[in-house]
Amino acid sequence: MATRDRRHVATGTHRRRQRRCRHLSVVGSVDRTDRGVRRRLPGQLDQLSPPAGVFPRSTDGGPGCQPRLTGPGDGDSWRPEGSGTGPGCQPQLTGAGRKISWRPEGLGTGPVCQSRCRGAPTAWTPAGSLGRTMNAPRFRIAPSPTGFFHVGGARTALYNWALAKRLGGTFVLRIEDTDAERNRPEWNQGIIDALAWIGIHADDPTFEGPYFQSSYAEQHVAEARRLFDTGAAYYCDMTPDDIQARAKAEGVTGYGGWSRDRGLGPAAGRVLRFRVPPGATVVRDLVRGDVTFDNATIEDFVLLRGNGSPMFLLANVVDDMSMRISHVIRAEEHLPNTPKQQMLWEALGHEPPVWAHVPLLVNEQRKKISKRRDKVALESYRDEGYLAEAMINYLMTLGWSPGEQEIQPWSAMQDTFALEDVAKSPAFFDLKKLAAFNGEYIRAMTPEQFVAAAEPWVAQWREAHPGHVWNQVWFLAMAPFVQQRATVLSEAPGVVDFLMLAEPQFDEPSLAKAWATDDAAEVLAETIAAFERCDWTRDAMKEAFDPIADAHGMKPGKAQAPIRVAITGRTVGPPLYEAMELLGRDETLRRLRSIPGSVHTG
RNA sequence: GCCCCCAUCGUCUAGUGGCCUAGGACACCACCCUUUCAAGGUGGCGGCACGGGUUCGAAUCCCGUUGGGGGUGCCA
Repeated sequence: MATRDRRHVATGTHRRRQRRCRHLSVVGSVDRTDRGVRRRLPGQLDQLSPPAGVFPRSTDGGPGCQPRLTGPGDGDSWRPEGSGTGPGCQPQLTGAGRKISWRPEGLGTGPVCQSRCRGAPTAWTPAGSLGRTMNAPRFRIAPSPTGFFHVGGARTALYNWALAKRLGGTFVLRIEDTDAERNRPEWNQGIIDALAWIGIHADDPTFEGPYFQSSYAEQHVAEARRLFDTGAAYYCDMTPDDIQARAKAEGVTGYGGWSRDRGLGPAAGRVLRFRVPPGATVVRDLVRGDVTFDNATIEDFVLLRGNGSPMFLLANVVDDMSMRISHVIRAEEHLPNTPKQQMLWEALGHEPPVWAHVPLLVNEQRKKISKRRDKVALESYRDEGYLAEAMINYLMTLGWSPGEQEIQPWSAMQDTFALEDVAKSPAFFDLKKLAAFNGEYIRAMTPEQFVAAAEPWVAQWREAHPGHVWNQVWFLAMAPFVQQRATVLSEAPGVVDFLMLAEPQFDEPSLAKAWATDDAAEVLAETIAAFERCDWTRDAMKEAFDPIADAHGMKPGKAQAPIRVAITGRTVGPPLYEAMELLGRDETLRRLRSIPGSVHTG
């Protein structure tokens, strides 16, 4: 039986690979190259040839250029577990959370092939690509500095990172800062910091960059010239207004290749357009299979603006080429651009990269999440107290399934992530599920880890409450209770701050509830009397209180209301006797005696 | 308008022609536990968009319909 099962699994995996290959029509080369990459994996990572050299690491530039990553600076303080670094650095897992029960050492012990080879993306075919075949795969992300890091971009980064790490490849960060309106140097550091938060560290050997697209404008223009020289591109003097007017006059839409054969040379105000060749362009996509575009439906797009500056499409392709990017993994919104880029690669004499377009992240309206409508800044989640590990884990599951157990450490996901397994349909970015993941991770921390992780928010509390002393020993003692109640770290101080405040903060609804029963005053008085003489332990307090509740014909929980409000100011909170134990008999009795009356009871 | 992509519980997904009476997770509901609230436990609700094929057999393959999304800039 067992034997049969095992064989079954093996066959299943095999069949899946075959199917993918057939589907993508890259049968032979996939496996061969694939295996080659894998074989190189163990030992030779350090022998990877350095990048072309045309793109020296930008250390010269403005304030944003220097990655500031390693020191114990503020960037580090965001790592919840404090000492840990990098992906795979997980909470201790000794906590009570049942879902997080992996054995750290047990990872990766499975058959190497099964997890490894599935994920190996198609690499270069041996023929005709200038020795690039011999190199390990090179991935990249190309965010533009917008002042925040988009969660969708974070997921894309994670997918790229997982593959780069596992395949012994390189992860290139190129900041596309060519739009003058969206280019503030200080935003570049934000990108570095955001990536570091999700475990993608600029000082990791797998990481390369950041490069800045704006530094390579000359090269973009030079490549455009080449295109013009070979006839693959031509100049055009039509303005957008001209195009519109012409289209209207002739009852057509779009530009329509008006200047194609006019033999115009470069001049101020003239744009350089790519001459889209006849035929069809097949984009070979690892997620979507072959996507065919009829070139007749693609306009001759602009390469160089009237002022001579390069457009995105051109810059993007030239940079990817120069940086020898082998795999372009990005969001699906770029799929319609891809045939144009592929034509550019070919016109420039290079074999296009492997494409993979991952599904969009959408909101409840099923539209792609955007800054305008949705909370998309990774930083905002960090600031609210989502744990990096939880965010990483959740992001990975959007469009991909890590298997039976969806709560998984990064190291496991890194080992099994495969583009072939990425879903094609858009994924809803579900805050509730993110919160659930976060809760799991919070509960999996040791109290010490939790207290350390919550420090930034405790510090905020201190600032907001001058004159009050935050008792860290008490916080640690209460930590397990807080961990069960907080879904984000920012909520943590509020769970126990009644202990730290000189007076609880009462609110009227709570007071009303405290006095809601006829017996409230009596219960309170009897409790005070009992607490004056009982041992000051949680068990003793419980023993003292339960009979009082019983005598009044109430369940302890209900009878407790005035006590709880007197101590905490609220009707909900962590276990009471434990809190009172810390508070001490004197302060507890003081609070019990000084609970305000309610307007409802007079 | 044109081009492209997508379609399994409310949501994220498993599923690769028979192991499917469609599995898991989040959410929701009920109950248990209980010192409030949580956490935890047990159970429940709930889905293959529709119509045609192909096949002994279809969630799975093909075609169409419908629905959703993305792209269509001298933005990136």
